[in-house]
Amino acid sequence: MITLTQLEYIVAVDTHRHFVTASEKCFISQPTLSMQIKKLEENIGVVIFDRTKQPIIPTVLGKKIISQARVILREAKKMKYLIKELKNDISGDLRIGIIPTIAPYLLPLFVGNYKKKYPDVIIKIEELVTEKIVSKLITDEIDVGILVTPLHEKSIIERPLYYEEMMIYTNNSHPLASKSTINVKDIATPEIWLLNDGHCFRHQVVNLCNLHDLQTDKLPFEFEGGALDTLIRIIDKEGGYTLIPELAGTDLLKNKKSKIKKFSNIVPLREVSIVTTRQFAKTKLIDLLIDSIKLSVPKEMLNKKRGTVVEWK
Amino acid sequence: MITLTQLEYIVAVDTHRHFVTASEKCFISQPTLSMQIKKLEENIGVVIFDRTKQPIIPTVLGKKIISQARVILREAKKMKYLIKELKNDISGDLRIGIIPTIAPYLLPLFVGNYKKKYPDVIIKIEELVTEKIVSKLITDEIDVGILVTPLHEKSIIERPLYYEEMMIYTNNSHPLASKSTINVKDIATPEIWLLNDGHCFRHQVVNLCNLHDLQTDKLPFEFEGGALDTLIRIIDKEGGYTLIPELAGTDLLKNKKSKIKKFSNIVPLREVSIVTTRQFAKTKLIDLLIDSIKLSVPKEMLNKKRGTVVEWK
DNA sequence: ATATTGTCATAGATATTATCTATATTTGCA
DNA sequence: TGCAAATATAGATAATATCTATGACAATAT
Repeated sequence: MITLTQLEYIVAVDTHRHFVTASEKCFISQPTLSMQIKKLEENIGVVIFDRTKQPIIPTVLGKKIISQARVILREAKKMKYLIKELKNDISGDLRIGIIPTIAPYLLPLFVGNYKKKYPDVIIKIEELVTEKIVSKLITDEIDVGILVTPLHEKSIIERPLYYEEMMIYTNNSHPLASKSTINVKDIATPEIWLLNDGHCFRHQVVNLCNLHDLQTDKLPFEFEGGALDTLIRIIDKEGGYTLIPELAGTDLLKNKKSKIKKFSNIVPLREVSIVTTRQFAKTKLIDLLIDSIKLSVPKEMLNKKRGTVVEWK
Repeated sequence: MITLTQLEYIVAVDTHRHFVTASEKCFISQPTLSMQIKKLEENIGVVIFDRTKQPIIPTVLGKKIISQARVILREAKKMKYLIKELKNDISGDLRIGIIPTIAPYLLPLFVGNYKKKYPDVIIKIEELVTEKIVSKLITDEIDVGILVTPLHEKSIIERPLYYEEMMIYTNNSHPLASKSTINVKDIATPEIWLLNDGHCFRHQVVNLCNLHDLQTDKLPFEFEGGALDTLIRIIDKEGGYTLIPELAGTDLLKNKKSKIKKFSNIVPLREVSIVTTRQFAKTKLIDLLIDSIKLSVPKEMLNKKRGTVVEWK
C-alpha cells in the first residue's frame, strides 16, 4: 500500500534534489527517508530517482509519478483546510504572490485590516512577476496570486478585484505637461521611461500606445528597473514621463499629484485579479481576502464599465 | 496525520452504511474499523458518522469530508493505474456501464476481440440507463460509460465512437411498410411502440418526430419495456411499428431485415460515445477499448457527416 | 596514491501503531 | 423485560516507521 507519507518524501526529494535536505524538511532522519523511498520503489516496481547523478534527478517514469503524487498531496492538503473551514476556524497560513506594480500600493490598504479581523491567519507575501506567480501556484508554493488579468491560462482561475485607470505621469518641463488633452497617439515620443521586460505593466503600456518598436534615445540614460516609485523619482529629476496605474497615483504627495494626467480619448483600465489554480484549497480564507481587498480600494475602481480593459498578453 | 487507509474506511462505511459490512469489504475486523474511524474523528475534531441512527448516516460535516476523501482516493487509484501504464502492463479491471439499446448489438462485436488481445484485462459490464451511468461514474463505481451523447454534462468527458442511423421497423401489414418514401412527419400515428421513459432512444424518437404529446391508443396493449428485441417481436406479432438504431438492424435475420425502412428526407444519427469523468484513470485501457470498438463497427458508421445528429436532452 | 568529505544505503534496535480476539455497552424492538 | 444486532472498549500481538551507528561509494583535495 502506498502511503501519503511516502508521497511526501518523494516530492521533498524532487523539490530539493538531495536526500539529506529533503529528510530535514520532512523532520525525519536521512535513513528513514531512504528506506521509505526504497520501499515505495520496490512496491511499485519503478525506480523513481537516479542516484548516480548529483544532484539527484528523477527518472523519466519517476517524473510522472511525482507529478501525480503532487496531485494527491494537494487534495489531501485541501482536506485539512476543508476541515478548518467546516469548523469555522479562520486560521492557518495564506501564501500570497503579488506583482511589483501592485504590491506597494495595494498591500498597505488591506493587510492591516485583514490581520486585525482574522488574527490567526498568518499571511506570507512574496513580490514576484506574473510568470513566477503562475509557476509557484502550480507547484503549490503559494496559495493565491494578485496580478493583472486576463492571463488566458487554462489552468488558472481568475477572480477580478478591481479596475484601475492607466494614467500619465510627466515632469513639469515636458511638453505633455502643458497639453490640455492627451491622446494615446501622443505617447509615441522617445522620452518615455518604462519598467523592464518581465513586468506586465510595461506590456500594457506598449499595447495601449502601440510602442512595439520604440527607441528611448532621448533619455539621459536607460533604466532597467522594477519599481514604479524609482521611475517617478527619476522623472522628477531627469525629465521625461511614464504611465502609472491609478493606485500608484493616489499614494503620491499633493505636489506630485498635479503631474498626473488622464487620457482624453479613452479610459484605459488594468484588471487586477486574485488568481488560483483549479485545484485550490483555503476557499474561505481566500473569500475573506477578496472581501477585504474590495472594501479597501476606492469604490469607483470596482466598476469595470467606466473604461476599456487593456490586454497585455 | 490522516492516512489513506482511514479515508478508505470512512468511504466504505458511507457506502454500506454499516460498520460490520464495511469492515468485511475492507478485509479487516469491525473493531479495527471502529478504532481507526474514531481516531480520525478525534484527530480532525469532527464527528463523521451519526451512530445513533440505524442505518448509520454521515453528519452534515461528515458528508463533505467523505466527498473530499473520495477525491483523494480516486487520485490515489489513478496513481496505481498510472504505474501500470508506465510499465506498459495492460492488465487490471475495466468496469463498463452501457445502455440497453446499445449493449446487445455492440458488445458481441468487440468484447471477444478485446479479451483476446488483452487477456489480462478483466472486463466487468453492467447494463444501465444513462442516468445511472452518470451517477456511477461520479461515485467511481464504473470506469467508463457507453451511451448516447451529447449529454451536456459539465463533469463528463465524451469521446464519440460511431454514428448509427435511426431507422423504421414496421409490421408488413402496416401502411408504412408499403410507402416508398417516409418523412419524419409520417411518424405521427398512434400505432408506434416505444421504450419506456428512462431510455434515451425514446427521447430521440420523440424529438426527431415531434411526438411530445403522443397517445398510443391504437395499439392492442401498452408495453413498458427496455429491450428493443422484445419490441421487434411484439411488432411482428401484433402489428404497428417503431424506430430502431442501425446496429440493432444489422443483427436481424434476412426476412426481418426487409421490414426496415429508412427516412427519405433526413439521415438521423445517434452519436454513441465513451464517457468518463474529468478525473478518470486507466487512460491506456480506455484508449485501447476505443480502438477496439472503432475497428469492430461498420466503417461507414465512423462518419458523422453522413447525417444529422439527433439530440435527446 | 591517500586522505577527506559529502552522499546515500544498510543493519539492528526501538517506538509506534494497526490489527486481532474477546468482551462490554448500547440500541431497537418484540 | 429480554433478546438480537450493532458498535465500542480492552489487552495482546504483529507490522512497521523511525532512530542511531556504520558501511559503501564517488568526487575532490592533500
